[in-house]
Amino acid sequence: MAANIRNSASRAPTHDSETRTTEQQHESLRLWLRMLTCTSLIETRIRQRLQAHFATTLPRFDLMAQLERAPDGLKMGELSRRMMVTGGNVTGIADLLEREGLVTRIADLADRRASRLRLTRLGRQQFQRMAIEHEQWVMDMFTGLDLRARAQLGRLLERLKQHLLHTRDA
Amino acid sequence: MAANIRNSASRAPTHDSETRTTEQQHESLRLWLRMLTCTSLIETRIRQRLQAHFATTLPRFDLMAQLERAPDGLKMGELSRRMMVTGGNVTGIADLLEREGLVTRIADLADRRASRLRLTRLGRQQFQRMAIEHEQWVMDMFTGLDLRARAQLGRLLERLKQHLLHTRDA
DNA sequence: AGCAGTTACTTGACATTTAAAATATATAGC
DNA sequence: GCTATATATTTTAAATGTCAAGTAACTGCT
Repeated sequence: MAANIRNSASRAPTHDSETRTTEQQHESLRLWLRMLTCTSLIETRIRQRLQAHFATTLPRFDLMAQLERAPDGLKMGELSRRMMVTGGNVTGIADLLEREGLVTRIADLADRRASRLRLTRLGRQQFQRMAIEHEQWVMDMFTGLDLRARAQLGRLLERLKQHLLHTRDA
Repeated sequence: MAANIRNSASRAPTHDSETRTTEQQHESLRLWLRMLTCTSLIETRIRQRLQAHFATTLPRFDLMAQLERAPDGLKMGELSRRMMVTGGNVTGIADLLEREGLVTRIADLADRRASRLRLTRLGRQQFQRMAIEHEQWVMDMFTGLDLRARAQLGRLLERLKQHLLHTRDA
């Protein structure tokens, strides 16, 4: 890759000449791995507890959580985008939840290709029970950081997220 | 759940009486979702690029990355722990990479139950090529944060990681 | 030495996920 | 209206992942 200086002029606006590229790389790589470790640890625990306490899985919980905030339901594509997984995956999870009576597919009035997914009454009830415990778990896992540290972490992650969203995917 | 005060006396040492539990919950939940979003965005991009540029996958890359830093190879269990996946999974990925000639299994001298996995010459070559681009990708994705912000994020994540590692999994 | 319990790895069954092909419907341009 | 192209979803195949059971070898105790 070895970016040409002319082409990379728009980047690295603050600390240009001094910084060794390889150091930046290793630093960023360490940062990334640390973030991945934290995420994996938290995710694994949530997964295990959802299984142990409610005999369900994280993707199912996630899908229901998305629906819970959308009274009119969501189209499959919208769900796929929000859950950041492929469409085929959403289809599979939705099938399962539908068979268990927790969600229903509703024909979209405006677009006959699309179907909307909505929580059933049972689904809403079941989700409520899970959501309460789930929030407690998450809260406990973040008590390692005090209020100030959490606020700071939140700001940094928001900045990172915005950068990622506004950067091409190439 | 509704923790009894007597039982939870060891937790929340800093900010006890004033803080509303529900606010903490929502705050932590937002933080967690934000972190998950960042991780997913980065992971998805790396995955897609590994596929497009090198016709390989993240787990394969990850396994090879672990081995690259261990000239004497690693035992399967050690790999499993470092990659944070189950043993059976490591066996599968190792089988695949072995069939492609990128890694070899070597009998462990000290323990005849164990086998060590090591990169072959081809594997080392192939990994080197990938690693260079990979680091560049990661670096680019973190340029949204300046050096100071990255250092701060690193410290916060390290604290969080330590808390998670030193907390029981119940 | 010999036995019990533990540890290292593999195997097999099954669930989840992705990428890509297939299907059905919309939309735009003519 | 027709046709080409794009979009929404489902389907399929391969890879990845978990869990539990099986095999082999190590460790410690008597």
